[in-house]
Amino acid sequence: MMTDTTQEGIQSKKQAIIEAATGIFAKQGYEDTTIAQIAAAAGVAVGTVYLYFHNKREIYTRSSVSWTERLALALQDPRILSLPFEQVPRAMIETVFRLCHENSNMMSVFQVDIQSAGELQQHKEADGAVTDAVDSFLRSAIENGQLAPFDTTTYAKVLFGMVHSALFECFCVQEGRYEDAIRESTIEIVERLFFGPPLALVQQEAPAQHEKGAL
Amino acid sequence: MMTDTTQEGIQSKKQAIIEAATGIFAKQGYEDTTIAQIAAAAGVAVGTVYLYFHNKREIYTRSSVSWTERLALALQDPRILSLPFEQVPRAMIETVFRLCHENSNMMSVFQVDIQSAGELQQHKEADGAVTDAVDSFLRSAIENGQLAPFDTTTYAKVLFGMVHSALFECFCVQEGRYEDAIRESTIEIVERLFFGPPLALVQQEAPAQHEKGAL
Amino acid sequence: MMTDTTQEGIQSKKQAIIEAATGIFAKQGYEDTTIAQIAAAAGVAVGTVYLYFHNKREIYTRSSVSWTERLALALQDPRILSLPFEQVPRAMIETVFRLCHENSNMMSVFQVDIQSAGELQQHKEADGAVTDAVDSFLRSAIENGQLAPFDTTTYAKVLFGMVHSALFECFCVQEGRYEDAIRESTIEIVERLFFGPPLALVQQEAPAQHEKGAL
Amino acid sequence: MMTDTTQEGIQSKKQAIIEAATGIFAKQGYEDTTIAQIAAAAGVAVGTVYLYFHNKREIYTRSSVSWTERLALALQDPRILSLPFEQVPRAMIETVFRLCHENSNMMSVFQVDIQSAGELQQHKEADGAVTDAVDSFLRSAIENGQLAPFDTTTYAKVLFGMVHSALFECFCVQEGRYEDAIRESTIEIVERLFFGPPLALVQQEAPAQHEKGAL
DNA sequence: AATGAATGAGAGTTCATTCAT
DNA sequence: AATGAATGAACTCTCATTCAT
Repeated sequence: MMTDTTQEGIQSKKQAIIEAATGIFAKQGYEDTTIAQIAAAAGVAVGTVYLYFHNKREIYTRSSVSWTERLALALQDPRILSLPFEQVPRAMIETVFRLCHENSNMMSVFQVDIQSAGELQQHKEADGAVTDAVDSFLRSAIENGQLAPFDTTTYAKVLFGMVHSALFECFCVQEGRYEDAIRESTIEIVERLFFGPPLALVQQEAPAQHEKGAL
Repeated sequence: MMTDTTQEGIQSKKQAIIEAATGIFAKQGYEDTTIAQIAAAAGVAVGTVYLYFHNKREIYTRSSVSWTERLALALQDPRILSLPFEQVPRAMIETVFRLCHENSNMMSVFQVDIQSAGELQQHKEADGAVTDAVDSFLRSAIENGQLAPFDTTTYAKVLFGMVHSALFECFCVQEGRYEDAIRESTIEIVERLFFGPPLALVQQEAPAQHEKGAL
Repeated sequence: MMTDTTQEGIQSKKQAIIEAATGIFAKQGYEDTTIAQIAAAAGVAVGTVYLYFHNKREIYTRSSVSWTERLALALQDPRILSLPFEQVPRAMIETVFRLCHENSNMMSVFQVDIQSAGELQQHKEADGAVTDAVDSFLRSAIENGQLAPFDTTTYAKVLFGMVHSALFECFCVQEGRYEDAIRESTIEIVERLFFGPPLALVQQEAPAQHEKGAL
Repeated sequence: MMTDTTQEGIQSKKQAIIEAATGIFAKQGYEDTTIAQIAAAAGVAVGTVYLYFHNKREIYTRSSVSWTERLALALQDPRILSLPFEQVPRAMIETVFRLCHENSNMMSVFQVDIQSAGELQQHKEADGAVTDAVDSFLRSAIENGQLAPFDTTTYAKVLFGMVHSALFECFCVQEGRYEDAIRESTIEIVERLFFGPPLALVQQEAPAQHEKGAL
C-alpha cells in the first residue's frame, strides 16, 4: 500500500480521523460511537486509529477541542478586528453563529463532559484561545480610551460563556429553530452592555455596593 | 426486610437512587459509573434500581435535571422577588452561586450531553423552569414600567446561559478558584445591562441597525 | 433459570469451570484457550466465569494448582503410610504414576510458567502440600531409627522434583510411551538411595568433602 | 545503514534477537512479550525479526532450547570428564548450578510449555544433548567396571529431570535463597545413589520384586 | 417489592504479521 | 537485507439488563 510518511501525510491522516470522529460523535454521542465506525469513516483500519491516538477518549477530546480552535481562529480574523470599534461585538457574534450554522451537524461535540485533568487542560487551552482573542480586544479598547477599565479576562470568559450557551441552545436544543431571535438577543445584550442604553427606563440608583450578599 | 409501600416510601427510594447516582456521575462521569455502584451507594440491590428506572440513561437524565430543578426552585424564593427591583439580579446570581458552592462536588452533572429527543424534552422543561422564573421577573418589570420592552423569553435564556456557563467555569473548570471574581463580573455585567452605565466611555453612536451582517 | 445459591452450588460451579478449563488448557495450551471455550465446556455464560475468577490467569493457576493438590491428597492415603517402611517409596511413586496415567490428557497443565508473585505463592503452597507429605514420612522414619538424619525438607523437594520431571517426561514428552521403564527407573533410584546397594561396584572412597567446588 | 551480509553477520543478528528475547521472555513471560519489545531490545526493526524467524513461537522455542544447549555444552567440558570417577557427579551438578547462578535472571525460560510437535522435537533434541552427555558418562563407567549395569538412558533422563527441577526450585521458586542447601542435597542424593551409603540405617530387606503394584 | 446470580452481546484494545518502500 | 506503518482478526473483560426466587 502507498504509505505516506511525510509530516503532512501523518497530520492529514490524524486530521482525517478527527474529522470522521467529530461527525459520528456529533450524531451518536460518545458512548454509541465505536472505534470501528470512526475507522471506517476515516478510511483506515481499526489498528491505525491507535497509531495516532491512545484511546477513544483522546479522540473525543481532540475532536471537541478542535472545534473550539476553529472558533478562536475565526475570531482572530483581521477583518473583524479592523472594523470600527462599535461594530466588533456584532461581527464577532455573527461570525461564530455563522460558523455553527454551517456546521450545525457537528455542534453536539461542543458540549463536552470533561473527565480527567489532562482533558481539562486541553479544554482550558482551547477555550483560552477564544477568550484571549476577546480579552485582547477588550484591553486594547480600554487602552484606546474607548472603554472604562474592568476585569477584561473574567469578562471575556463570562461573555464567551454566554455566547457559547446561546449557540448550544440555538443549534443543539432548538436545532436551529430560533436562530435569528437568539443571535439578535445575544448581540443586543452585548451592545447594551458596551454602548447602552441600559434596559431600565428610569435612571435607577446604581445598585449600592453595600447591598452585596443582602439575601 | 421492612418494605415501605407508601407513596413517600417509593418516592424516597427513587430519590435515594437519584442522589446516590448524582454523586457518582459527578465524580466518574456517565460511562465509568455502573449500576452496581449506584445501587450500592443507594443501599439497594441492582434489580431494585430497575423497578424505579427503565435504564441507566434515565437515571442520568433525572439526575441532571434534578439539579436544574433545584436552581429553579431557589430562584422562585419569595425573598428574592420581594426585594427592591434593582437588587434582584444580584440576589438571583448570588443565590445560584451559593447553591453551587455548597454542592460543588455535584457540579459536573450540570454539563450534560443529550442523546435522545426524550432527554432533550426533559432538559428543556427543567431549564424552562429556570428561564420561566427569570422571564416572569422581566415581564413584570416591563409591565411595571421599570424596563423597556424586549424579547424577555430569549433574554432569559441567554442570560441564564451566561450564568450557567459562569458556574461551570467557576466550579468545574477552575474548581472554585476564582469564585469571587467570576461571580462579581457576572453580576456587574447584568447590572450594567439593566441599569448602566455602559462600558463605553464616550457616548458611541448606537451601532446602526443597517450594519447587521456587515462582515 | 434454576439458580443454585447454596455453598455447594457455588463451589460446584467454580469446580466445573476449573475442570472444564483444565481439559482445554491441557489440550490447547494457555494462549490458545479462550474464555468462551471454557465457559461453553463448563455449561455457563462467559460472564459467569468472571463471577468466580478475576481473569484468565487465575483460572489457569487454579487449574494447575488443583492438579498438584490431587497428588498431595493421594500421597496422604493411609493405605500408603501404613505399609511396611521399605514398600512406601515404590507405593508413592506408583500412585502418582497411576494418577497421571489415568489423567494423562490433563498432564500438560502440570508444567506451568509462573508469572506473578501471587501465582508463585499458590504453586508453592500446592507443591508444599506434596513435599510436606513426603517430608513427614521421612522425618518419622528418622525418628523411628529407620533412616539416618538428613535435610528432609530439601530431600523431599528434590525427590518430588525428580518424580515430577519423570512424570512430565513420561506423559508429556514421551506421551506415555516408556511408562514402565521410566517408572521403574525412578523407583529403582529412590530405593537404591534409601536401601542400597549403590550403583558403584567396588566400594569407592566416599567422595571427600574437600573436593567440593574442585572444578 | 551498514549491512552485514556475511554468514557471521546473519548469525550474530539472529543470535542478538535470541538473546534479547530470552531476557524479555524471562522477565515477562511469553504472552506479555511483544515482538516490538524484542526488536527494540535487539536493536532491529520489527520486520527484521521476521527475516530470521517465522513467528513468535519460534523465537520462544529457540530461546528456551538455546539455554538447555548451554547446559549440554558445559557438561561436555573435558575438565569434568577427566576428573576421577567419584568426583564427576558433584562436578556436573556444581557446573549447572553455577551456570544458572550466573544467569539466574534468565531461568524462567527454562520452564517451558510445549505446544506443537515441532517444538517438542526441538526440546527433545536439546534435552537429549544433556542426557546424552550423562548417558555416555554412565555407559563408560559401566564398561570400565565402575558401575553395575542399569538402564543408563532412562537413569540419565530421570536424574537430569531431578537436577532440572532442583534448579527451577532454587532459582525460580526460591529465587536463589537456599542455593547451598538445594545444591548440596542434590549432590548428596546422587552420590549416595552411586557410592552409598544408603539412607536406611539397618540393612533392610531389599524391597521384594513381587511387591510391585502392591497397592 | 426486592434481590442478585446469571447472562451474553459487544466494545476497546492489542499485537503478530505483512509488504511497499 | 532492512524497515515500520498499516492491518484487522480476535481476545479479554465489562456491565446493563433480566428473572426465578
